[in-house]
Amino acid sequence: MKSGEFAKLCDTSKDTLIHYDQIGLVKPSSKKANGYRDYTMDDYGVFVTIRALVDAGMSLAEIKERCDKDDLLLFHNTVKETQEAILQRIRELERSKELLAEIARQSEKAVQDGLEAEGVVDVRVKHLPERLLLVDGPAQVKHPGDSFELLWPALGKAMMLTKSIGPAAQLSPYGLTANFVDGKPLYQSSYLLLPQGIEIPEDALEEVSRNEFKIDTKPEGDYVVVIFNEEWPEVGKAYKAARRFVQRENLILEEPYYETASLWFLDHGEKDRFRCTLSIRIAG
Amino acid sequence: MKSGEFAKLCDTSKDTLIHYDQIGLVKPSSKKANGYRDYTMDDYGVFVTIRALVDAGMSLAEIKERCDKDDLLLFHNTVKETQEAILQRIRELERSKELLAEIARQSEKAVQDGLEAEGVVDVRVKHLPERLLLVDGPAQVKHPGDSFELLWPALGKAMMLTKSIGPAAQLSPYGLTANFVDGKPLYQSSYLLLPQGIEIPEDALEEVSRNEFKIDTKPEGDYVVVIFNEEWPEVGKAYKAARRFVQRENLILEEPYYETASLWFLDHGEKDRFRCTLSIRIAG
DNA sequence: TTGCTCCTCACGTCACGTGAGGTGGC
DNA sequence: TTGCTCCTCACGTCACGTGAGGTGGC
Repeated sequence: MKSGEFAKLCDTSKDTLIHYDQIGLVKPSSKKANGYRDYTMDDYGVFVTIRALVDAGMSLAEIKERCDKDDLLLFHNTVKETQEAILQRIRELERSKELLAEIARQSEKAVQDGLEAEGVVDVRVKHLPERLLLVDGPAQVKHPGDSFELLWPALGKAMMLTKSIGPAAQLSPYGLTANFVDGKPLYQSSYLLLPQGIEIPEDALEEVSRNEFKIDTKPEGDYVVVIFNEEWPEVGKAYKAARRFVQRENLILEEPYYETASLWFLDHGEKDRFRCTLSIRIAG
Repeated sequence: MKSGEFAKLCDTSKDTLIHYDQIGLVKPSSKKANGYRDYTMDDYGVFVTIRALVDAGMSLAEIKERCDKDDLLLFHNTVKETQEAILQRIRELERSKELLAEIARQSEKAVQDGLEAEGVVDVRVKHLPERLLLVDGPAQVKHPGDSFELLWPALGKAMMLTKSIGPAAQLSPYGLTANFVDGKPLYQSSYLLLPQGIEIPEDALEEVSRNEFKIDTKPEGDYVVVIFNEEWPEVGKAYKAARRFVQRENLILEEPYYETASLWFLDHGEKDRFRCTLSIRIAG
């Protein structure tokens, strides 16, 4: 079988086959008189085997080392070890899959919210489901525009905790709860908004309390929701927009305000951007 | 958070972080006065996102291209496409996992059979389960040592068919059925010995008959089994060993003999080696 | 002759890894 | 001072990919 044909059978490129030939990993069983590589069934078995080992993360040199020696026991042990490695890799990919699903959910929401626009993008009443919050002690910042650096240590610890909670949790948006005092927001605590419907494993719960964090609940209910996209120090506008809306509609609010950063992992490099969703529960 | 600490959180190396910084993919949010990189929660979200895209097979340049632009829709579409790619990759790895399991089974068997020894390694009676064979027409070789090249075209077709049967089937050992005529084996047909307990999907069955192959059964029962490891032309010794055993034990045999290559994908480069298992059914 | 596939050599590239030589914090 | 981690720069490496220039088969 010629190299092109064989490459198709193997779902690979001719270049790869030539490379494997050059380093002596898969040599075609014979060469034709004109110098063409002539691959056979045997070569296919070798190729398929090597690919499985490559998928398990083994280097070509190592594969050559371990399979060329005609040492059956070494080969057998190699295969045994490798199976575990491939399972590990599958688990990693499944984490990535869940991560991407969560990113897709968040970016879809951002697109729908119209977060490309600037300023106070939207104000409306929305029914929101119950959400779990991973909460630190009192917030280290008090007002919009305060040095954000004060928040990092707590959030840094929090992000370690999300690793044990689950893949999607690693992308939990962070936020601050606030009361409205003297005409402006006064922050109370910082939190990570865990993915909707997540179940927290037992060992993660233990880690949370060991690190002196706690899990709070943002209750289900009707909320006034403000979509905001501007610099952080200006976020007071969102609070004011919420209050104007409330007065017009004659609603009664139940503090705190939840100020949650949206798609924060995309805002990198755009320091003058702060996408967030402000939500506050309507009483009764 | 310093680079080493951050690298551990990200399950990666400091080198990788430095590389990502250099190409501008993940820049630490700030640098300390002494030049140390200072990573934050934001950077973690970016890193985690990028890793998921890398896992999906995207190049770093492409990721930079698609995520740096602050184009929410482009980003959202990227994530959507990527999810499919990651599922594809998981399916590939699952194929590789099954392949490795099959290799492990075969090499374990070879180790147990003592296939490292040379010549006629073992002769004994064994109860063998039913096995399916993927069979071509009449064998293109008649006697041990005949030009094996005549077999490749049929086996080449057969190996394409195994792709649709399943991952483990791709490693099916090939073999020949034989009768014993004039004191030596006479080959009848060539086959692939499909993995034990495999179910052949409907569409694979169609492909098999479209290509004028067929599925035969090697019946369950007691077999005289000879383990052989020498050059192919010498395989007649295995047949004779089987017949001697049979005469001594006063058994009656039911042809054909099944001469099945063992771990053929390891014999590459060792042309004077032919590991095989000869089995013939005991009548009654 | 055309269109296709094959070959070898040499160099490019992508995603890092690996020193070399030097600095910062307890 | 010791042991640790951090920095930049430059070069190495692994697994291919990409031409360049030429050949083989219908």
